Amino acid sequence: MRATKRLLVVEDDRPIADLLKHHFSGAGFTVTTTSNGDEALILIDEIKPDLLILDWMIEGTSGIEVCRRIRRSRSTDTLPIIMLTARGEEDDRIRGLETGADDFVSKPFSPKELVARAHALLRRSAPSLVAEKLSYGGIELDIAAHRVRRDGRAISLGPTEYRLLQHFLRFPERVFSRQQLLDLIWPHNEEVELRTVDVLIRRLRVALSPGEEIIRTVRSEGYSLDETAH
Amino acid sequence: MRATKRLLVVEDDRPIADLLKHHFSGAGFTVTTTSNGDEALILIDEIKPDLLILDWMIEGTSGIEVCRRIRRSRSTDTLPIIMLTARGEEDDRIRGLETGADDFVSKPFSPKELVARAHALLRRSAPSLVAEKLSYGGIELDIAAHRVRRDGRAISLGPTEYRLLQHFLRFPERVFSRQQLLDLIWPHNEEVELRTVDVLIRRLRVALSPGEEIIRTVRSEGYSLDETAH
DNA sequence: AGTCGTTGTCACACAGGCGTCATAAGCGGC
DNA sequence: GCCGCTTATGACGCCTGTGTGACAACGACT
Repeated sequence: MRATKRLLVVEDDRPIADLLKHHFSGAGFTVTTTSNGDEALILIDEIKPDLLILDWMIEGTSGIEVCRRIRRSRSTDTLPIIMLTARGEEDDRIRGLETGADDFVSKPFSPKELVARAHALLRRSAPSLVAEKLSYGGIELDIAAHRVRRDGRAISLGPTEYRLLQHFLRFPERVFSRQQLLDLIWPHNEEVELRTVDVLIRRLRVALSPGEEIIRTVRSEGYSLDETAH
Repeated sequence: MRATKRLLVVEDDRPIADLLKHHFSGAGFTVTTTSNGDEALILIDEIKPDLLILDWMIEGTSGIEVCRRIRRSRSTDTLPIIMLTARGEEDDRIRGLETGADDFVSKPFSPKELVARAHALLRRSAPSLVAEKLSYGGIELDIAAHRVRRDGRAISLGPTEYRLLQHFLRFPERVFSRQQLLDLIWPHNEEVELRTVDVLIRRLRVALSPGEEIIRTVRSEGYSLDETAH
């Protein structure tokens, strides 16, 4: 588990940006800010934030367009997003949520409430940062204790296998390509062979056995965690 | 995969409860309502809802206490919860979110926005319920999970058959020529025989059987997905 | 220095998907 | 019914993608 959560704030109203920075720093976040939509997209790749707070009206690419692009890119389509808007328009809020934002807060807002909403969202989307347990199909992963059980049996995993399993548990039944897994699981995004993923998958499978095969191979696509795998 | 999402509404203001029932039914939810906190806890065990909408002030055990108990019980600690409140108090909202609610909406609220928030929440907590799916004539294709079902039965397809079916599902009842299918389905548009399409169509037919023939042959034109195929 | 566990890579085995063909069956027009 | 053309079917071999075991490099720890 990382000690600190990274937040990217995209907001062109400086006083508000400062206010957010102050409150979220106090809540244990490392905060980066930008006022520009295009810059935001670059920064997301660079600093890989755990959470994004995105104003609706910003310089460059608009907030909603930034949101859409983030959701369209495979490497960022699970990034938690809270949108901010000055307008109280119901249609905007619905459009924002349907575009893929996870929450939508109107200005003026309470900074404390925003922090609380951020926590609530991270509880769901990045349990490893705030919550302590993931489970699926008889597998339990206790993040706080850094321990894995299958049907009550203790399972011993190496660090990489652990990260891989944790990722699968966060998105059960969803198929990930080898490239996606490389990007997501291997932090130092060096030149690691695609096939290396196969080997790690196998090691994870072996570690999780005996028991029903729970990692599904999707030929020419990738792998997924799936109870009905065989 | 269940066809319908189950929602439990805990709300003692009948007009509001009815309003919610109406809008969420329209959005594809099976809605159960109760006005009582204690009854809610029993109902949760019984109907195992996928989502809970919970009023702050209700009869019996209070909303926030219901929320706390839900989070304490192992069987329900991941149940998505949206809280409603008549009071606009910031402290309440923060308390609610910290107690484990996932979202917090003040009355009066927009029913449409609430539905949008429910979807956003389910995207995180139960992706398979709101996953992007293509369906036609009893066939369901879940894109994220890369899985196909026919009348609930799992169907196993090779990559090419999968792409072919996916394409047909995007344009049901529309006829495609062999050449069109070759161009669309075969990524490396090399010299592939037109007749090859026939064979893939057959393989897809076999994979989808038993069941009514659903791929229609249009003599000297091509093929289409059509419920009234025979 | 030595040991252990972990990790990335490789070579090889293997299964399964894929495209092609030959032949049978089907359809429509006469 | 007969003929010509189109489609269905089953078989076959190639080839790509995946599973598997071994191995060497590396770092942590003793």
